[in-house]
Parts: sequence; C-alpha cells; structure tokens
Amino acid sequence: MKASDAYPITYGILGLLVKWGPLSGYDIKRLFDYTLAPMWGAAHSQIYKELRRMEALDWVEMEREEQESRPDRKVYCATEQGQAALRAWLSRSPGVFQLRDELLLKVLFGSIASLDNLAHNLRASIGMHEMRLLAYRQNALLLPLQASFPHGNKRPNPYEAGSREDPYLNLIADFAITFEKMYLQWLYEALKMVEQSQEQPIENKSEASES
Amino acid sequence: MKASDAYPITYGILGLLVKWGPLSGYDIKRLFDYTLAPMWGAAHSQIYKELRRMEALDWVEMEREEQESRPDRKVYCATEQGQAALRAWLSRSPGVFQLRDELLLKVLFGSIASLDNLAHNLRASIGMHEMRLLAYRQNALLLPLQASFPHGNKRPNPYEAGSREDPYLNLIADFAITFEKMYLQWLYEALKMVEQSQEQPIENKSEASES
DNA sequence: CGGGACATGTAACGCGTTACATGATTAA
DNA sequence: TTAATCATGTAACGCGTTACATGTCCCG
Repeated sequence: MKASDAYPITYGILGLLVKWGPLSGYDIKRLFDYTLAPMWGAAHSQIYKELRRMEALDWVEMEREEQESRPDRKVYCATEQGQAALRAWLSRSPGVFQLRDELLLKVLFGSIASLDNLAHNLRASIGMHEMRLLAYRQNALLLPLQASFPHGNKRPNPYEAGSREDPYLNLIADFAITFEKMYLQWLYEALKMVEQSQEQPIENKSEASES
Repeated sequence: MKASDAYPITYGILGLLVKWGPLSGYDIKRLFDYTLAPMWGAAHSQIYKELRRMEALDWVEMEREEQESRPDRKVYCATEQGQAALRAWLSRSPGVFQLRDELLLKVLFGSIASLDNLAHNLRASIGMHEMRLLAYRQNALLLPLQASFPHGNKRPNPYEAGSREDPYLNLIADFAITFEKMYLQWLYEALKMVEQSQEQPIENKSEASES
C-alpha cells in the first residue's frame, strides 16, 4: 500500500462503504450527490473507475447480485486492508483546501465588462445557492439514507432509519447550511453595491478631469 | 477562438493583465498567491504553460526586458482579442462551484477512527485558518499591489497606490474574511462537540445491549 | 410515447499537482 | 552559511470532466 495509490475520492468511497455498508456504484453515486454534496463531488464514471482500482488493491470486495431485465448490481464491501488504509488516512491532518470559485473571479474583474452583466451573474448565483440552501434545510443530505434506501437494507445496520441522529452528519449539515447562508448574504450585499453603482454611473469623488 | 481554448485560470491571468497591466509570469504568480488566494490557486508551472498557450492564440503579447545577472523578465500584455475573449467569458454566468474539502470528509468519517485523532485534525485546521484570517485582516490581498510592486510601475496606471479603494477588490476581501470567520466558528463548535464526547465516551441513550 | 429512474460502463482530454532544474543576489 | 527572493522553465501523472454508449421499467 503506497500513499500514491489513493486520493480523497478513494477514501470518500471507502468511508461510505464502511459507514453505510455494502453499496453498489450507483448507490455510491447517490450518496456523493446528496450526502457528500457539501464537501466532495464525483462523476459516476470516476466512481466505477475507482472501485475497480480499489478491488485490485484488495481494499474492497465485490459480490454480484443477479437481476432479471436490468444489469446486475455489483455490491462492494470494504476489506480489513481497506479499513486500515482509511484509518491511516484519517490520522493525517489535511492542509487548507483550495476554493475555486469562478464567480468570485468574475466579480473581481467585474469592472472590465458592464455592470448589467455583473448584476445578472450575481442574480443567477443567488438563485442557485438559494435552491441549495432550501435543499439542505429540507434534509437533502439524508435522502439516500431514508427508509427508501435502494435494495431496502438487508442486514439491520446500526444506522438504518435513525441516521438523522448521526452527530457527524449533523455537523456537516450545519456546515452546509451556515456556508450557504453566509455566501448568500455576501451575494446580496454585492448585488446591492452593483445596483447602486448602476444608478449613479460615475461618482466623481476626485473631480476627474480629462487625463 | 473556441470555447475549449480557455478555462478559469486562463481568464484569471487575462483579467490580471487587463486590470494591473503589463506583468511577468513571476508577478502573476504573486498575484495568484495573494490577491487571488481566496478564489483561485495556481502553480507557477501552470502559469508559464498558460502564458505560452495564450501567446499562440494571440490573446497576449510578450516583451522581453533584459536584465544583467538574472534571467530576462518576460512581460505580458493582453491584446484586443484577449480582452474580447475576457469580456465574452464575463458575460457567461458560471454554475455553482464545487467545494472540495478533505477536512469535511474526515469529520464525516470521524467515528471510524479515534476521537483524539479527529480533535487533533480540527485543531490543526483551526490553526491554519486562524492564520489565513489574520493575513486577510492585514490586507494581504493588496501586498503585491503596494508601492513596492516589482519593477516600480513605469507608466502611471489608474490603480497605483490607490488600489485599496477598488470596490471589487474590497468585495473579495470582505468575502474572504467573512468566509474564514464562519469556517472558524464552525471548527470551534465541532471541536467542542468532539471534546465533550471524549469526556463522556459512551453515552448510552438506548441502553445498548449486545447486538 | 417521451422522460425519468435504474444500472454500468468506455474514451478523450487537460488542468492541477508535485518534483526536478538552474543560478545570481541579498539579508540574518 | 543558510535561507529567502528573483526569475523561468520541463516532465510525469492522474483526477475530474464531458461526452458517448446500452437497455429495461414505469409513470403521466
């Protein structure tokens, strides 16, 4: 087991398998889209890729569930080695993460284009984040964990319906909601500023004469 | 000019060139490290790569500044075409950005390892974000724009020492500070929760008998 | 009868990261 | 003398993204 064999997404999948028990690639994708949405995104193509890599490393085991008239479900479990690797990763503290927000770039360079333009972008972002906040408030993170969880949980796992009481999940939900609220508040303030500039297009503080 | 010829970092560089006028790759790197730190990071290797790509597209022009006993500075300018491309990008509103925070993953999976471990990670993050906040409060974003800006601004550009009054830069600084404060507050609350769990290791709400 | 959910894949492409490389100047 | 600043590169590697692919079931 080399360190370069694994990356955050590897451990993300591994963690899901340990915490919410045997899962198919499709299940994992749903968990990324809902439960992990505030911290990590993943395309299904990458999840399937990663699962095969982890199988080769003996970090997960696959069991085929046959189905009629649908592709077979391939259900994965974390092995002992996988769990050891996960614990090793958990023991290393990560560096500060990199925010990569295109909107912030467009705000910084807002003066280069028109203010109408910038205002439009801000409104679009407000709409999207407002929807996210609503989703989080409606407990979207728990959607894939509800009673309706795919193949109906076969073995009684310790989290079944009571998952909403997992304190760590609650912590993440708190973060997601607090973050979206803060982000939205900033967006509204930025929009207000831009709209004021639109009303008084040129505010000549310094008696600007021709250059 | 195809859409696939450019990415956020391309426009980040382009925007810097338009806003803070002729710059070398080294200058651009400093601007990414300080001014753009809250929204986009970039390695110098990628900046040099991108500059050559943009030169091939005729989005930037290069002028060599000869120096004794140091490598020549290659100073770049945005062309008309480059500015047009930048404006076109500014007019498209971006989707929601993806947070990719390894720490949040480790918090979610915190119960898999020891609480000591998780507390340690949280404290490390607190330290790092506390430093960031301090830097932002000390106007770190402006560092490369101060009077000391490299080759001393040759042509009197409209931003020279007064950059601290650019309203868009102020907006970004506000965002950075608000974000760090929010993040830190959450980290402290998370740590408090974990420390309480350490004191009362097993809180048997449900008279847990053997499975 | 079209669209969504279910279910799993392959392929292309490059941004972003990390490491390696060079070499002078200046300050602690 | 050790380290930081100045200054610009090359190379390897793969995660993350986007697009393409296939086929059934079920709901309105």
